[in-house]
Amino acid sequence: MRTDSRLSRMLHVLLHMARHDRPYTSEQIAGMLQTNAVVVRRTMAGLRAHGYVQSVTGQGGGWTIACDLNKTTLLDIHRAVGGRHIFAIGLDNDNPSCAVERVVNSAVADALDRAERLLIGSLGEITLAELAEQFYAICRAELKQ
Amino acid sequence: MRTDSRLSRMLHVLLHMARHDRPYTSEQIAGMLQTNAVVVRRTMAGLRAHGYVQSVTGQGGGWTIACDLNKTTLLDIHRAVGGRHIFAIGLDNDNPSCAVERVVNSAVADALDRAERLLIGSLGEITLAELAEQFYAICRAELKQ
DNA sequence: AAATTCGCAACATCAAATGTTACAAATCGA
DNA sequence: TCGATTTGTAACATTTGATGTTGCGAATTT
Repeated sequence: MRTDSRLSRMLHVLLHMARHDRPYTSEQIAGMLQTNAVVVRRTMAGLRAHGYVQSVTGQGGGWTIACDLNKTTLLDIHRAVGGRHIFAIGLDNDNPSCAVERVVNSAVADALDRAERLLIGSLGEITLAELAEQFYAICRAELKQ
Repeated sequence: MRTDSRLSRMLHVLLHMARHDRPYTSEQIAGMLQTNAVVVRRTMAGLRAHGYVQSVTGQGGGWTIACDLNKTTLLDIHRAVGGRHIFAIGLDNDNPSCAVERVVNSAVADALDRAERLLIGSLGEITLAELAEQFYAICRAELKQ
């Protein structure tokens, strides 16, 4: 399949929403992401189901952020968008009858598991607030020039 | 796309070849992997290009292992099969004009890079000889029962 | 009532691995 | 040399899950 960019996309949107006091429509968000409003609704439905954003229908409606930036991590967003596959690499057969294959699977799965735990750990340590602060730091640096 | 199982498959084949003094035909290997002989030839062509295996055409031909098990790591095989994408997850846009998106990309890419380095490091530390030894250890344990 | 906006189903597209078919080329044995 | 075996390779089909698209109903505001 294509590479799953839902995490990056949603983080991008959430940081914009954090600096905006009115709702963004799906069309506006689709413009930010250079995609389609239906893709936005579909992906953000996962965030809404976990309470990270809210949506309102009708005129003047749209999407607003609904979570504490200090308590929401990149891992929370990753899980909310439903990303199942982290790796493009995998085992050939999860329950091999061949003992050679079981040894191979065990070694490869072990390496993959360690990398996955590191990635999950990294994502779990970064909050939306920290990303927002990085953005403000860049803005302040550019103002000084 | 589907998950890339070329590394696991080739490791499986290499360990079988290491215990076999005659060539395996692509058909025999396809039988081990429950796939098609053309898939086998295509994938193993990468290993051959790096000198890890040899192939001989014609009657009595087939594939033989041609590397030092003690010097060949899982990383060598991973690279030989041409696996480019390690992650199913990625950035939405590699060169964003939006400063918010650049902050997001930097954080996500950083987490992915660290996990990738750990995985590459793990694969580079395991030799084919070590996998073969794990297999023999299992065989010895089963004989004792 | 009209315009706006989300919700959602249904289907199309994309990308890369995997699967399949067909045939040429090389090698071995009789 | 002939025939069987086996690899080499091109061309095309299939699979899988994210992404893209169209259409229309439902909710909300004015």
